[in-house]
Amino acid sequence: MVAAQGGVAVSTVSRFLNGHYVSPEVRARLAHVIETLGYSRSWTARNLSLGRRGSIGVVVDSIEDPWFVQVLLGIEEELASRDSSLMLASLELLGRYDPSRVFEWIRDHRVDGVILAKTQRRDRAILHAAAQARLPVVAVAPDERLPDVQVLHCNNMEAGMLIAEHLADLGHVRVAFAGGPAHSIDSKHRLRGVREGLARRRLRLDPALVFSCGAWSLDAGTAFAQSLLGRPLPMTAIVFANDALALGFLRVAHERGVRVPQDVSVAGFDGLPLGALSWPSLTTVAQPIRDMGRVSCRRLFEAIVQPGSVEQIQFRMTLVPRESCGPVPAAAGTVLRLASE
Amino acid sequence: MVAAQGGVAVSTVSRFLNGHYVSPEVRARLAHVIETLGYSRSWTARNLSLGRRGSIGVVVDSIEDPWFVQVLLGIEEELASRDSSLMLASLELLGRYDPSRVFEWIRDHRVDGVILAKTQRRDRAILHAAAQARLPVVAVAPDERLPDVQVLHCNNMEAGMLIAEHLADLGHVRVAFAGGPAHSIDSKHRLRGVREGLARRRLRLDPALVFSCGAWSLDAGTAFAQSLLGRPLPMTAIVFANDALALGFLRVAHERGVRVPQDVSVAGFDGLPLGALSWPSLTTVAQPIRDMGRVSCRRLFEAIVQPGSVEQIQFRMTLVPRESCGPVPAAAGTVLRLASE
DNA sequence: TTGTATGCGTTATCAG
DNA sequence: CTGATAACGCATACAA
Repeated sequence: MVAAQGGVAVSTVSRFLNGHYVSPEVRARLAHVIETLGYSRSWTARNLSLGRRGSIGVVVDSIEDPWFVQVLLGIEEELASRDSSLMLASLELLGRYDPSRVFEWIRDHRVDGVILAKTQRRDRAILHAAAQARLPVVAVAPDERLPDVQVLHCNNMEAGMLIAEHLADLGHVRVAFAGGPAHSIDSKHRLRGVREGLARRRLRLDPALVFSCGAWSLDAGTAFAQSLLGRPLPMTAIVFANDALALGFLRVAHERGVRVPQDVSVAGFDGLPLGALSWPSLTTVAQPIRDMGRVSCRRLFEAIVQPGSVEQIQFRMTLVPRESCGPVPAAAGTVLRLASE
Repeated sequence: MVAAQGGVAVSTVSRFLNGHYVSPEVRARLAHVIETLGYSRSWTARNLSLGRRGSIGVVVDSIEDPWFVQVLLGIEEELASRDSSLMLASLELLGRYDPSRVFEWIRDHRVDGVILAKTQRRDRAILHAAAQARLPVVAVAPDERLPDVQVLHCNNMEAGMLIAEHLADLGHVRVAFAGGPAHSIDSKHRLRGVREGLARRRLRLDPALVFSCGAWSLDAGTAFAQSLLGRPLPMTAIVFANDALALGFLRVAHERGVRVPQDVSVAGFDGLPLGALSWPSLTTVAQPIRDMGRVSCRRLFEAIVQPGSVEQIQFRMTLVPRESCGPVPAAAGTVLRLASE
């Protein structure tokens, strides 16, 4: 260590750097020497010695999805107060799924821990590899059951109920649900919540009004809209399994001259910032995504320090009423209202 | 090295791992031992020995800005084929500017090089620190002059001309320009381009139609729109200094019942994917953002291997005509047309 | 309080 | 072709 030329031993310098005790005079001298030499200690060597990597890995599907951006933001905030860096890896890069980079991280012990956002079935191999390498993992909003892993998720059932009750209170009786991927648990839970919420208002979710978009993407929403908006609408409100789908629907509605919410009310889930910017702005049930990012990071560090502590943390979603949901259209509304009474 | 228990020396194992020559029999044996022991070499130690960090730093203003997301995507693509990781740092995290993390990177030699996206004046200290630490830097689309630094930028002048000519060809005569931050060079160049483009079509950019939004953000666009849309519009087309501003304007236009492009045509710059999703979809002059990300990464590695090679790379922007620009409204168009002839 | 010695896991340089 | 051995730059027991 170059700074040892300040007249003392390496270990003393090390102690100085780490805030351990050194005599005031030596401290002053070292401070001066370090300043003069423009010295800075090696992050790499330090980590090697400490037996850690000094960075955590964050795995997302695609950073193009605003949902992941929010998670990332939360993680970065939490990381700001910690002596560790953020390594990023996208699973979907050039249109196809490629987890190889993550496997490299795990194999080479390149990170101290991993945060997995929105894990799906296809990511099982990653989970497996991490477990085998005894690498701490925390999963944020996984769309599947995950025992043996630290998990943060939202109460999607409750969220479904919130939006259903909101729509019912606006007078809607014929409410539709447009789901995400067929196998998605989140989508199922949200649907169940909607059904339950309507039931609480003594309304029934007509099975004929339960659709599927087959995916979570905005494109899937537009495709669904195109198939639906040709004929007269059999519903006065439609709940999409997430915001992206709803936004896709809005896009097509504009093209076709279908007015939202006058002709049909539209709602989503997630609470993406984008929803506040669309026209009309999107009514949604928001996840505290950023908080989840923050907490996931905090939990990961706890797991790194003390492995083995697995717990499930649940977050609540909150209704965010905006412009895309309005009172049921007078005509249809009245008729149906009477019919259901 | 544990695998040395396979009967050979440490150095042999190292050679094996790095693909250097080892006898076939030893190779087979080692492969077996490594498999059995579940061995994997330490990334940290490797980097320590090689005298490198094994990761590059990417500095963005905020990952919430879709522009940075595209750059990041490009970088990630390029990185996929390289043995290095991506460290991310946002300059604006909780509403305020905080470059401390980047300074840590530089001070602690935590990265092999840095990619700076959209550098501004306020980032000068970062540039300075990096230069002093002899850390390779490449700047992507900096909004200022940057000698002595590897720079990638777009021809904003030409871009302005492209959109101006497009609008002129649609019959627009009274074209307005709404700029970004007052000190922005990019904004100035785009304005100049628009002026020049109109001139080529024998049209004049009325100084009274040159506005400023004061910032690059979507919010600035909405604020500007609110101040403008109260009275009759003095223009038939308006060019915003970037897509975000234009999208903010569209939002307010919807609220006020101003039809785009029937009442006024709207255009932006950058080519954010978001622009294709809005209603109406946004006509814009697109930067090859993703390519720029890719190239910036490639150049950074070249600079790491062989420092000192500074060059300026220029990219061309391309016109992307979409729905937000249409022919000039019949009435106004005819009158003004005649008037200008 | 400070110095000494050892280890962290690799790579690179030499001999053999 | 392969085996020792010296770095790499730091942390930490232990000794002084």
